[in-house]
Amino acid sequence: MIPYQLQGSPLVSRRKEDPTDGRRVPEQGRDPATSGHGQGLKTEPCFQRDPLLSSPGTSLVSQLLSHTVVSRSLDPCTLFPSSRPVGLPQGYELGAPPAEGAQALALPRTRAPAPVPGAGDREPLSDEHLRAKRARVESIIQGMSLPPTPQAPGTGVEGGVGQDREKGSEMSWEGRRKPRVPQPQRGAGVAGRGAPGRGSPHAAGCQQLKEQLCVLEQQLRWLQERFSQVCDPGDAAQPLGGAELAGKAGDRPGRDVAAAACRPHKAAPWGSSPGADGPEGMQEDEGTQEDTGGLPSVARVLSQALKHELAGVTSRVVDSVLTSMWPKAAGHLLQQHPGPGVAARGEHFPAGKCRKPLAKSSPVGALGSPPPEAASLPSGNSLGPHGSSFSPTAVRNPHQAPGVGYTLGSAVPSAQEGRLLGQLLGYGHWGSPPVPQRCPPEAPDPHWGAPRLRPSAVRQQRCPLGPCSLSRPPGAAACWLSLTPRRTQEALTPGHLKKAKLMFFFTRYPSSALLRSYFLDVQFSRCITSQLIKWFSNFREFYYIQVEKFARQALLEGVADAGALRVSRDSELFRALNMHYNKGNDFQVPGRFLEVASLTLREFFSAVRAGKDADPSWKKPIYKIISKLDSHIPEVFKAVGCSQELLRS
DNA sequence: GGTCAGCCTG
DNA sequence: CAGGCTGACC
Repeated sequence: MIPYQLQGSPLVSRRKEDPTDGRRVPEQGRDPATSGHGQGLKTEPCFQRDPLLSSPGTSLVSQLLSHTVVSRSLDPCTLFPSSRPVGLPQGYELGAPPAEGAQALALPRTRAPAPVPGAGDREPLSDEHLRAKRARVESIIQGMSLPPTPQAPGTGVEGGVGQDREKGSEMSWEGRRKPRVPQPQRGAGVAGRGAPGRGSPHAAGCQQLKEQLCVLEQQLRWLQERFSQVCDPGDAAQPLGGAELAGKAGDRPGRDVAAAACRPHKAAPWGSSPGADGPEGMQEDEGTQEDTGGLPSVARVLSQALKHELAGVTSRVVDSVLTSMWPKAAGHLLQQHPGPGVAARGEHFPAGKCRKPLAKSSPVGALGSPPPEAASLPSGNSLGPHGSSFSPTAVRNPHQAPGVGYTLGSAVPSAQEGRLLGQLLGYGHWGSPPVPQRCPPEAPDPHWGAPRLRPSAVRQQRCPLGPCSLSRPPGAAACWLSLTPRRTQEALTPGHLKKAKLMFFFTRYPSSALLRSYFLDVQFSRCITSQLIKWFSNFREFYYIQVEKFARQALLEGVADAGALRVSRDSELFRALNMHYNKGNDFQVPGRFLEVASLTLREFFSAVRAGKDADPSWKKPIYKIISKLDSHIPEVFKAVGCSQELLRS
């Protein structure tokens, strides 16, 4: 093929005469969330509910009362026939439900709404009466689940119950997400009470969990006994107790959690394991509660209520243990687990590419000057289409000193770790620990901490749209400003550029939302987004110029059938494109891109042949077609550290 | 007016 | 590749 000469090309000869050329073409293919007004900049997707937090957010009272059968079954007067507040013993071993709890129990007397008409009217199941009863029961149960504020030392569990309760009704995942943020102190207080040994963190965590569950079990047992005592056996026969209640209450969310949490304690003397298994478990409860001589229905309700609370507490305990241990666990993961999307790597990256997302990820110390061995590493020799690209044994570059290069020095790995953690936990962008990389305890020396960027890379950091820091949250302003001269986490690096180029093989018109989701190690701002978009705009520009060039060349060569035009890996066009986007040829260009390029080539060919290039906006239809051919970008591109890793190739 | 895509230039 | 510029869109 003879390289097509640009002389005479409309692209060259026609300047500023077709201002509408191609305008807004890709609109249809763009993400509506990002087209215009930068909506994507303001919304942060990727919030995901933490699967580990299975505790339902609704309060047990509302759940209880949501079942009419339950409410009908609960007769506070039966529970407390003496109408006297039932205090709880102060000497409770785990920090007794104190006077506050007793007061809460007394609340029903004053809070009960809708005084029953005709005081003393004990007509069973009258609506007003039932409402009063419901109110009382509600208050009673609330009181039972109130946190014993004067907590006994080391009983963080109750606190957890209280927190759950006070948040439970209105709070969604977000309120409960906080504890998930690693909180060493809290973790030590709640989950670390068992003085974990030097063994594995998991073992220690399990032990702590066991201890916490034992504590909860004791609490539940005690509460069960108290209820057995206060309930009048004479009123035991409630018409709507039993099976109906069981069927309803057993469906509540959280039951499974409670059941799971309590299974190890089936020996509990106060009944079968709370929440024994499935709906039938309620029947089992009924049977065992005969031993207590209490009210089966009331006991069941209480049992369910307590189970629910236990579920919440269990979730929190598990949460605490995991969050307190997770950093190390995540560290292990980093060494043993390639990270998200690794399975997809083999297709496109040769061995050693884009692996080991974070831990030691290094810094862009070698920015712009990749070591010789790194440069020769891929060279397209290992483009095995399905070979495993993740090579844990790959030799690392000894020249890449950890901690050198990225501005924030040692803070970088932890930040990336946090991001991976965020990914693992499904937090998404904002869920990752946000601050450390911006405000490291010890700010590195700006001189050695400054990134070694090529001049072009340095230029990239300039924000054409003004000071990027304007988009900073106010709280971080001071810290942000102090780090501004040496921030690199918020700047795109050559590694990011290379990554973007490779991504271009999959998407020509990425939305800003997509970019955000694939550049997780970048602190996005208006500036960064614009820069990335600009990159892809430049990529497109080059792409279309190349394709048009070869289309015209084919026309000059006398190609008659557009269908005969095909872009293969041997074609000059592919070489040109590959040289631009995949210079090191260390990436297996997806076949889909060849198809897209072929189609683009044919479209240009046909358009030129038809003389459509006389129209100033003759490319517009082509852009429109191509904009719809974006394909999904492999998850591997989301891997943290991928950008840095790509730099080495 | 803000944002973005595309064109053009250096 | 970045920046300026323009037009289109919201």
